[in-house]
Amino acid sequence: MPAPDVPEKPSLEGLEQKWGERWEADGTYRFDRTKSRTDIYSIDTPPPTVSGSLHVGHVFSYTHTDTVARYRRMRGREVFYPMGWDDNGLPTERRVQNYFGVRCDPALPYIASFEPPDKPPSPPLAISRPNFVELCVRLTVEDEKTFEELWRRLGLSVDWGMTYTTIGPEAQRASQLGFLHLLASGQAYQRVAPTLWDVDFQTAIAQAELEDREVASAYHRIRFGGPDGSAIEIDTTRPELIPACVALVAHPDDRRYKALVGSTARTPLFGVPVPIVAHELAEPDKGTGVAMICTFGDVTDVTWWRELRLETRTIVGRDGRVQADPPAGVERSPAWDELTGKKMEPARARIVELLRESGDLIGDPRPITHAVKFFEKGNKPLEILSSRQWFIHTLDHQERLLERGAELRWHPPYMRARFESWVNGLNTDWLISRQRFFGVPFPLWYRLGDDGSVRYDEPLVPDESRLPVDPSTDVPDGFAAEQRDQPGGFTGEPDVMDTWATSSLTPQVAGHWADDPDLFARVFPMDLRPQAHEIIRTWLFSTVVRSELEFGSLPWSDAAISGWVLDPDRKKMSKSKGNALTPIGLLDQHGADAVRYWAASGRPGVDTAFDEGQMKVGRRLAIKVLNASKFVLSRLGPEGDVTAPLDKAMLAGLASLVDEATAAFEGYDYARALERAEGFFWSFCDDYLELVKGRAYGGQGEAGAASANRALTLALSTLLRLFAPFLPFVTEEVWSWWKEGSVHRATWPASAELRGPAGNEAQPLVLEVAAAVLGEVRKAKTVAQASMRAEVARAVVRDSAERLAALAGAAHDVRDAGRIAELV
RNA sequence: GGGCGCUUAGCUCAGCUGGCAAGAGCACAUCCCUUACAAGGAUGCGGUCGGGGGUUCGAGUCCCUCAGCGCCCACCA
Repeated sequence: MPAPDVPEKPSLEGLEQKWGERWEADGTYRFDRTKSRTDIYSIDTPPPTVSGSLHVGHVFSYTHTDTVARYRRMRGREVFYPMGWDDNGLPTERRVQNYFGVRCDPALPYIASFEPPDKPPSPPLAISRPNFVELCVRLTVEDEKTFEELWRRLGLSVDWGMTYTTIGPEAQRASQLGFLHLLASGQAYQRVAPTLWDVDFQTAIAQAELEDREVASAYHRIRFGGPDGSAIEIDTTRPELIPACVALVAHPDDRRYKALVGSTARTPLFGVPVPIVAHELAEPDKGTGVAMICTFGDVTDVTWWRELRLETRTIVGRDGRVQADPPAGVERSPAWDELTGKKMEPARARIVELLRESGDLIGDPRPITHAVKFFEKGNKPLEILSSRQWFIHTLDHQERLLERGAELRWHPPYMRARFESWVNGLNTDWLISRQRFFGVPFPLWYRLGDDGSVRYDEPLVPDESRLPVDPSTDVPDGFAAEQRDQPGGFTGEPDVMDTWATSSLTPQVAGHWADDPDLFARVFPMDLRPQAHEIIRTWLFSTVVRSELEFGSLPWSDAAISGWVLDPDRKKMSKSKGNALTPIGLLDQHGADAVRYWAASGRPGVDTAFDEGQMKVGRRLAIKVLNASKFVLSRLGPEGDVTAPLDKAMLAGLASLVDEATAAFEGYDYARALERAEGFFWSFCDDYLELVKGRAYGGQGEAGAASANRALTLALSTLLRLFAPFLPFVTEEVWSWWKEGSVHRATWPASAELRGPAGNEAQPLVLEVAAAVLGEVRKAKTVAQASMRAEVARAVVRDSAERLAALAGAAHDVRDAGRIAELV
């Protein structure tokens, strides 16, 4: 072995750049695709949303995954660890609209030479979908560069040659191919049905994107006209929907209203006759016990409408305003004219005035706070509108999905409950179509009848070899471009798939399912899905659904769920809250290894407080690694057999540590592995290094020094490898002083390497007692306010016979370390 | 309303199958320039393990119950 090349004054400065460049040049983390599935460990990386910005939470969870990737790599697996960018979807769309001053009109033709104006025009310029998508790509490419720089800086061991995006051609191909398969197997279907609708984004919303928010509202007691001139009072929070009312409902057992069921009431202001019906879902305790059923005030209305076969009286348009014409059954009237064109809030305010004037409002509105459904990215309460949408069957598969959830190994295990409560709570199939632009288009056209009507029941699909296609510009087989939107011709499906319809295919996209079956077979089903807990119902669930329907298997064997980063007030840290610090600033200040140390100390699934103090501790640890390594390597003499009882004891303890850290990593508990390694390392430095120092320098002859040197290099080699997944920069630096190759491609330590030299007779007690005695000597010196170098004439140890016997094996080491002349 | 998790020193957290006379780091105090390390080292102060019951020779660890915090889910009149 060549003499170690140890710097005079080791430092952390510059290590990140130095090793970042070297790893790139050497291809240290490059994936070797010639390996077979059993030798590969594949990770389904979460693609971060590039139109946002990376915050501390990202650094936290991506570090977790990276420690696991590095561990598996050292265990000899070829790690498939690509990075993806989620550039698909609404956040990018909104940014592009503002940035370039454009809006998308899917009806417009593609212009190949299109360039956006220098300044964003007002009003925005309408452009075709392909042109719009080009602008999205142009903008996100810049974001992706910034993200990559940060990830490299943090030391993620990603293969940067395998990056994918969720809007790129491969993602489009996989999404469209997957959809065509579902269409062929009957798992995808379209239907005109009431769905939750965001009036700002003007798109349908899936159950998984809902969020309840507490909002201020009010009960309004309204008088309906009953039979024979009587009055029926109801409570409603949405009086503006009175013209959409199709029935009143009471519970069948409610004696107060039993007699009324089957008769007819009359709506106030509009005088529309509506039946009084009975249904189990009507709650006698709520309001007056009679509810107004509208088209559609809430999801219960939809249930009543469906089960009681009520009429449809739509009054709310896709833009969230009261539509121009009254629905069938409602006469145009002054009251209607007052409401038409208004958004919901003003319409409500106005109708309350009208009801007050007509005397149909009983008392004043009573303010309440109640939960209302919102699109998680939206600002207005969702409406329920009927529209044509595409769905994927999920309700039919609940049992099977629950089985898959049980089959998946969750880390931590209790996260499975979230998956199960979500699957059990499903109430609609998965709605995948969105009336948006920046997404993967459905690979569909429809035949037009001779009258120009769209034949939705006759979708035209492309041959799989044509994918990806954009039906707004591409033409279905057997048609000519001129036949677009002409009677007897065809029209393109205007909708795009929801972002989750693509994100649910990240294993297929990253693994090149649609264009590289050989690669895909080597990486799928994958080993690990790392992700955050709040997207179990979306990303994890939808990925399981797609894998089940396409392959009949789980997409991965293990799911590692990261917690959140909490600020000191215990709130989730995020950009929107304005309390997140920039990751680059933290890396500049503390260094990547230190930031990683903090991140890796957060256990799987546990929300963790943001703590710069921990980063300082991490930095101290990295510096300690440099200095302790310098000590071990700088005056390294000849190595020999491990004979000293103290050395054997240390190696035995280290062997146990290796077993423990390995077991922790096998259970995805990187935090435990780090904590144990760190604990061992500090006592190794404080006690063992001090005790062995004199002997290593030759104080007890050549054999003693040779034993010490052997033990020291074994320990250092082992500790560096144990720390490598957490502190990749400093461990690589030290490794390079005396070893060939990268520590990150070195073999994960095995306890057998240490148990051999330690021998069967190793007694951990030797180190324990020696350290305890040394500690007592230090205490005496501290109390005496003496230097640690002060000479001790005589030290007397009183302890059990067993411990005294153990001490005897290291008596000389203890005397040297404590500068004790006589040890009794 | 249902479910899951958390509650251990001032702060951030370990404590896995019950044996702990309760641990670590930070902070704090005192001391020490010691040839691996002053962006350091040594030593120390600090806790009736959220409350109340129970099981056990023994409970921070298991069971019941209550409380607080957080999250997930749930048909919003």
